Amino acid sequence: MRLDGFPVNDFNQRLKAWYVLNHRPLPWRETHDPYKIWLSEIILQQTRVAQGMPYYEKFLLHYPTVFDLAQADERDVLRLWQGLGYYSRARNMHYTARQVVSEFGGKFPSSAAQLGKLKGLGTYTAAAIASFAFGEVVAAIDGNVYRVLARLFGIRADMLGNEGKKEFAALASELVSRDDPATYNQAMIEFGALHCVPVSPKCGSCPFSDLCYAYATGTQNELPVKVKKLKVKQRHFNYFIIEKNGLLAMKERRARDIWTGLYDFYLVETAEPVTSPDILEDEPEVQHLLRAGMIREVPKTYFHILTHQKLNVRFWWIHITTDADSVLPAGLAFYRESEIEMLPKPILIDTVLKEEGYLPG
DNA sequence: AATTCGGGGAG
DNA sequence: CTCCCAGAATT
Repeated sequence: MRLDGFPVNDFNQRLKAWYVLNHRPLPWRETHDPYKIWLSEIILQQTRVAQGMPYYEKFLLHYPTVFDLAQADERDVLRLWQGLGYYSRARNMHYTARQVVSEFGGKFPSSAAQLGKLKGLGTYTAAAIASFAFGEVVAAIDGNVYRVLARLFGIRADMLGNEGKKEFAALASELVSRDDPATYNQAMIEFGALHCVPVSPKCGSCPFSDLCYAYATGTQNELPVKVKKLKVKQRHFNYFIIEKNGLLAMKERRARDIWTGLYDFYLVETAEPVTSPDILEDEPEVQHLLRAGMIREVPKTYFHILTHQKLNVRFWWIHITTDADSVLPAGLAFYRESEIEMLPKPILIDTVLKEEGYLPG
């Protein structure tokens, strides 16, 4: 066991001392309300504090309690989440709010084991809420903690693999403070976020440099070990913004694809980039619409980067000028500007509507 | 075990 | 440009 000879109590004391002096005063740290802590943890998954903070404030303002969130429409929850990404977090959070209200009378379960059964709560988030809100002695291991542990103890197992996770979990479970697990977890996370950072960690002023494997061996930049196997797909989106009397035709995305639950326009995806709307030859409804109006190409090509995809996106704006009833392709419906403002949209769609002057910037 | 889910900021 | 962020669900 790697902990043989490691001064656990001494480490915990130093960690706490560092935390008291250096931690950021974040709002979700000043409460034991599991709802607020849960909200913050979902928002902060794969998200920097600076980016998540305004969303945390917004959500608490609109939905002060789990009952308010449970009563909301998913669409409105997604609209508030707009721009934060990983939208399944918002959909799962909404689902879980309803479950907490209907099954638990609005009270969150108090153990990590029970919390982990809720949608959107994995091992980390369940442990975090259990320790922060209920004081359970359980280690919460996020990306920051993986990094701190890997360097401190020289763990070379892949932190993203199953084997590695078990090793980190076993170690952390012996390290977590029995007296104050909440502060221990907050401190480990904060230490990773502020001090033991991915690039150029501040080893010169580190309170644990005498205990640290990476510092002793000069392997700070090799740890933690992350096996990255990321293949990025190139996709070509051709959007047709169908406008009639100031209304735009939009559609909710419900495929197993990016942006589930958000609204976009009539979309034709192609394997290669296209420079003219001739791709619509096989789309009878759109051909009909085209004959009933004028088409204008939005001059810009948009490049939208996601984690696993690079989107090459073009827009064509179709103005329907005839009075005849326009038959839209399946799923599309016309919305007026005030409605579109309130629909959850991918940041790309929102950007285009603002750049084109349809929505106020 | 591998893949897929966003968007933004730092260097 | 690359890396990665208070990860989780799905297959």
